[in-house]
Amino acid sequence: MMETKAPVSSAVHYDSKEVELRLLAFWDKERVYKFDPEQKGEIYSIDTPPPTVSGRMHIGHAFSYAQQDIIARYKRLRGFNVFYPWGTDDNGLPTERLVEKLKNVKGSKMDRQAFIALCEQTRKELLPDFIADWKRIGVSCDFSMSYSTIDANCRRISQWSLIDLNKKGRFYRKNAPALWCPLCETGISQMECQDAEKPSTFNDIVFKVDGMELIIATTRPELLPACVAIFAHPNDDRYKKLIGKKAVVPLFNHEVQIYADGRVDPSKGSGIVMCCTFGDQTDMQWYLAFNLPLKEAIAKNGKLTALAGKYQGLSVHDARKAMLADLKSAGLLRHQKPIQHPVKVHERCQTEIEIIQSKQWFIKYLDLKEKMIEWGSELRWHPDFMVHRYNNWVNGLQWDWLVSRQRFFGVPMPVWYCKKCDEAVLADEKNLPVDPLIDQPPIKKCKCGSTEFVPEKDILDTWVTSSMTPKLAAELLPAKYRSKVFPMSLRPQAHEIISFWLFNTLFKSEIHFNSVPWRDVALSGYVTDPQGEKMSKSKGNIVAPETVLAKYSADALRYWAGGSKLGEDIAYQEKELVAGDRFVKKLWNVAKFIAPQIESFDSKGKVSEVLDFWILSRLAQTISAAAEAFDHYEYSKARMVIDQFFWRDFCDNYVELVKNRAYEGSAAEKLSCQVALLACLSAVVRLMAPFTPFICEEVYQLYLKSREGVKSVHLSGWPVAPKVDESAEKVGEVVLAVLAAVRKKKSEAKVSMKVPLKRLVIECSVDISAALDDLKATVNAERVEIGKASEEVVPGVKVTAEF
RNA sequence: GGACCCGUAGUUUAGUGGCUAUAACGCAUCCCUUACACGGAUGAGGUCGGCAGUUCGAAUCUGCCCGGGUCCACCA
Repeated sequence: MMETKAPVSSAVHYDSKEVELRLLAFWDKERVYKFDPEQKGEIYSIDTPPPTVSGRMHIGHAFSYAQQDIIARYKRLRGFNVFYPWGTDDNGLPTERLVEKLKNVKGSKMDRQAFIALCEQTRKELLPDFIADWKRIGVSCDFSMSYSTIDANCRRISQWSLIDLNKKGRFYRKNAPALWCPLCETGISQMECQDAEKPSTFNDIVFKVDGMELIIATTRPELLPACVAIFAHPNDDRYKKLIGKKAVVPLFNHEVQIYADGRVDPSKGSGIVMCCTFGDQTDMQWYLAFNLPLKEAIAKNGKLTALAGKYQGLSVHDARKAMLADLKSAGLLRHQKPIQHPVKVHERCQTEIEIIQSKQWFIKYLDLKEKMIEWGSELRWHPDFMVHRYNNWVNGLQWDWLVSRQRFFGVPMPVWYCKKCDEAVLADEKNLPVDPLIDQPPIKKCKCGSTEFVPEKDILDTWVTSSMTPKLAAELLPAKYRSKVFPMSLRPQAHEIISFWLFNTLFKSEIHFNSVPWRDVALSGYVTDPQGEKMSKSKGNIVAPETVLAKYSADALRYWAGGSKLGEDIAYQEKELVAGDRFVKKLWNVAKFIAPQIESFDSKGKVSEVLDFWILSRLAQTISAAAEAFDHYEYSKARMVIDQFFWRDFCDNYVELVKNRAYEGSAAEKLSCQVALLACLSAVVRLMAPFTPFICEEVYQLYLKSREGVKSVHLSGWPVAPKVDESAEKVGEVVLAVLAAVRKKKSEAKVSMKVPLKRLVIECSVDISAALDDLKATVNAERVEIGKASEEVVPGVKVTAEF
């Protein structure tokens, strides 16, 4: 660290910018957060969420990473050997989309290798700036231990995961209907779907049955060419007589059978429905249950196929318009009713999803629902009700996990196919990672005798890699230490990705390692704007962390983040940042008062005065209450009790009460409060270090380091609680009540607090004589006596104060 | 439609059966007291969403209702 300035000559005002940047450099240089597996202390390992390299850190990141860092710093102070590695998520669709945007290219129109190279290059360009944002808010990861989800080791582990799943009979390839994003042109999984409320229209369209009109309502007329059947409810009297007959599809004139099935809702639309391959999941169920033919009207790029005849090549949207126009002019469109309905969209691009048949790789897990619920119950959830979200998701699972992606930049599928019989050949474990486009398959000859293989071009869903983060983190260490950090102690993450990241990681860990991946899960909420609206670019209510940091300190930002409970969303409120900065200044100022008091005194000195015993007793309670809260991940509660002690007991009252003694007292009287002042300051900087690491470090460096000899407050250990002294506490309570009463008198008289009192009489059952000197000086009374008094200020305490 | 969370001063919030319901911001009045005016002291402000019940006693427990939110499902 740069030479610290002498305490006395330090700036009157605290310059957070200067201090924070200086301390960041100091922590870096001194490797304060370096993880050493050989160091003593029980390991506490954190499965850090690897953020996606996409532009910059947003306020939600700042919020949740600050929260997890508060936990990490607390554990470090408690003497745990904290394994807190860093990672970035930079493979697959998010990175591709970012690169396409930044470099103005289209992955599908470029040479594959060139596009991958461009992605790699862009990632490297962005990374240093990207990480700097996290460092700036004081994230105490060991950044020398980081993975990138596209690096060779991560590719190896992802591919190994599939090979292991394959061994366990959970990896399969199937030509089946699957969720498909026509914009990204890839199959996707259920977890990547989102619901979007979109306007649509119920169109009453005329089919013909035996020459008679049959009106069917549909929102998707463009699927008419893919219509393969018609369904009505078996008990629906309106349509009973039609069951078993054939209907003619308008515009396309092919015949389809009319069936009865209980899945039809008679009250919806016309109560009779056309089944197309595929309009929705019910269509898919009917397709399977009734063995219906497959008619593909929509191609993988979202355009209509040759099956659509003259509509071929139109987009879904355009085809819908064109067909409706044609139906109308043919008199086959009877009625249109506008509706709002939810549509599945791809969460990355908001494109409406289609169900399209294709050959894809899946991970089989639908058979494991019961097990999954059991695994979920083995975790300690914070807050505990979040387990419901998990259970709800598991119970609602309907698809196996589709993991192949028809994209370019990501972890390659470690698979080749026999050119002749299409048998899949998986890579050999010992050759990983592989790229089938470059590397050769592990066998020379297929079972069928063919020696020619074609590489799989698809890549893996990013979640295949992300779901391995505990393993990715552990493998940053030499092999002999890996079992020490797994299962990990904590997974901190946002609650909205329980169904993605948490679920997948838990599943994989149980299947691969037969173990939970972590013991504790801490779910953070997200940041809303001051009105409680979710922040989003489209609403224009985004608050950028750099804007906040331009105005407030990183300590203030963390103080704000530390004020919310786990799992609770928080509104961005400037006043919380103001409060954070106020705390920083207060600590700075009180430290400046204490500094000369503790500059030199016998460190073996003892406390002898009752009020000093009182504050130490309060400190002791604060330390244990804070620890209790922290141990349950209730850091906001910890912050509250520390704040209350520091502000009310210590600054507003104790310091005022002992000031006179500190300046004017006898050597023994001075020594007593010096010992207490030092103990309090030394404890407060440790207690608050998880929240406001910068100011606490600065105060520690300036005033405490030379006494204590540890290089950083963050390595200095949790404060040791002094003895609780109940009789001193009783005295303290009375003294505080009297002090408040006198202050009130003076306020009512509208005079300065230093205006002298002629006489102060106190009546109470507690013997407070030992505190009278301090009290007398603080209220500036000429005489203080114990005796009959007139005014009850709190139960059992009466006071008479005369000017 | 299913599940879950939340509703306490103007705002944010503490408080899971018991003293007169917390605190911060804001507001009002006063005070330049040698750590801090980037501060301090004092004060005003709440029928704890509503109704009913359990209980000696309910912000707290139960039921119903109202309001806000999230996740999941619904996509004809």
